[in-house]
Amino acid sequence: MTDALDTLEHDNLGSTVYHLLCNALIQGKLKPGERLKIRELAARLGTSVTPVRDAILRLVQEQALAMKSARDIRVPHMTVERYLEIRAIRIKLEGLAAEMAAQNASAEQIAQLEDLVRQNEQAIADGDTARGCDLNQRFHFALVDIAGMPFLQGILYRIWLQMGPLIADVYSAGGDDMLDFHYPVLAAIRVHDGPAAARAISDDILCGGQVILQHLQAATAPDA
Amino acid sequence: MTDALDTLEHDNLGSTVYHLLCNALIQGKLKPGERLKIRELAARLGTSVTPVRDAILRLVQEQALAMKSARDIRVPHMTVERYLEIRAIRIKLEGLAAEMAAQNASAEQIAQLEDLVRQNEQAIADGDTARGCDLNQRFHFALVDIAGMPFLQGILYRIWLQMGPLIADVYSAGGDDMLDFHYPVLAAIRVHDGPAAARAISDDILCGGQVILQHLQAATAPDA
DNA sequence: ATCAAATTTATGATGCATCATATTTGTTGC
DNA sequence: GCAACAAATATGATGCATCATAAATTTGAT
Repeated sequence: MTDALDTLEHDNLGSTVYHLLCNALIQGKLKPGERLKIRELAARLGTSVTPVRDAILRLVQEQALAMKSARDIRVPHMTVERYLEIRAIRIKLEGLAAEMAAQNASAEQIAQLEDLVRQNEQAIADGDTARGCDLNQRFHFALVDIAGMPFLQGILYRIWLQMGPLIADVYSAGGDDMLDFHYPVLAAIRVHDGPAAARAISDDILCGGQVILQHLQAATAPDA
Repeated sequence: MTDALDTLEHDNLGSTVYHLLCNALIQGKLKPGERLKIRELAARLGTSVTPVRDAILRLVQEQALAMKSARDIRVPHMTVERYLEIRAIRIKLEGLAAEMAAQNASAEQIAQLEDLVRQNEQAIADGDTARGCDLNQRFHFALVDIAGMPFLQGILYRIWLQMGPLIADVYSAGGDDMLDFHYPVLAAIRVHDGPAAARAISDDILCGGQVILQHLQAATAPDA
């Protein structure tokens, strides 16, 4: 998943740090509001500030980090408006990915998707929420991968970068029902029904994200 | 248009150089295949290499520039596959933007769109292809702006960054009929018909881009 | 004259020193 | 004790020196 963006990208230290921070964000290891300091990170990683600065500036550019003032770099808080906008974009783009995936999927690729769902069932049975979250995300990325749209993959990767801290925040307490909506997606792909796959992904994003939206609204309203 | 990305972005020299290069790309001042050198640019702009490096690395990340090898930074060539993928994405995203724009547009905003179209007519009458290209692009961005989706705006800006060098290349010789498809868009927005606006934008992207696709296929096939 | 090895040059990567400034802390006068 | 000013500190921005290496050029042997 990490190599979604650097398919042909020259690998320098800055890129390494960038992907490190990406993973940290996606896996929710960085909490919303948390502050990052270039020198501190550089010391922690054993590099100079230059590569860390490279990485952080990149993340700021794609709004995965926010630079409130010149010295204040933080993991941004998600707002309801922003979430709704991202949701609308995801429905369009992941719908496109699902549609193309349904058209293209080989038997082997379908088997891989089934395997992801099976592992996810196991994770839920084990009560391993973190693993469930990770597998949920992997399912979504597997679709783009099967769709064979590398540019789209990059866009979606950056979008998920925004949602990482939020999702980890929300699903740390319950929310194991997000797997349910993957079954219709899988069914549509098995019969190569593109439009049905797109509709199913849309349902997944809308219904599965309901918990997140409620959490956001709850956190926003009684604030202050 | 330049501020599409830096709404809340801290402005440092690197960002300035970045936007400079963005404009150069979008306006087709950098040709596909052209090589960029950090030191040379730094000298030309009168800065040190650091901000230029910042800017170039950002552009490489979003694939607006390509780093073939460690010292070989170039404006990438568009391929047919890539163009088709981007076209599919644009139809979804600009369709969404047009739909929301149709819902939201105030009378004043509609007047602004009409003004853009009028200026475009004038540019065509004057035979000013460059200005026509610019106004075409501004129309598309005005839609996203009216839609009120800042995140989407960023994504689309980066997509247009990819198309800049190509479009300038193609439209330097003819191709003035791209305005025709803006009238149905405008008509749909006037009556706040979202789905019709989305369909009209889809037509615009498909038909208006036909010339580009032909140019690409012609350039690819008898290559070698 | 040709080709290969060696040397030079070009260029991005990295580290780091310095600067400017925002933030914090401490001091002093009321 | 509190407030306002001042010193100290923290931190990102910028410039630049140096390194590693790929590309280009020269040189010399055959």
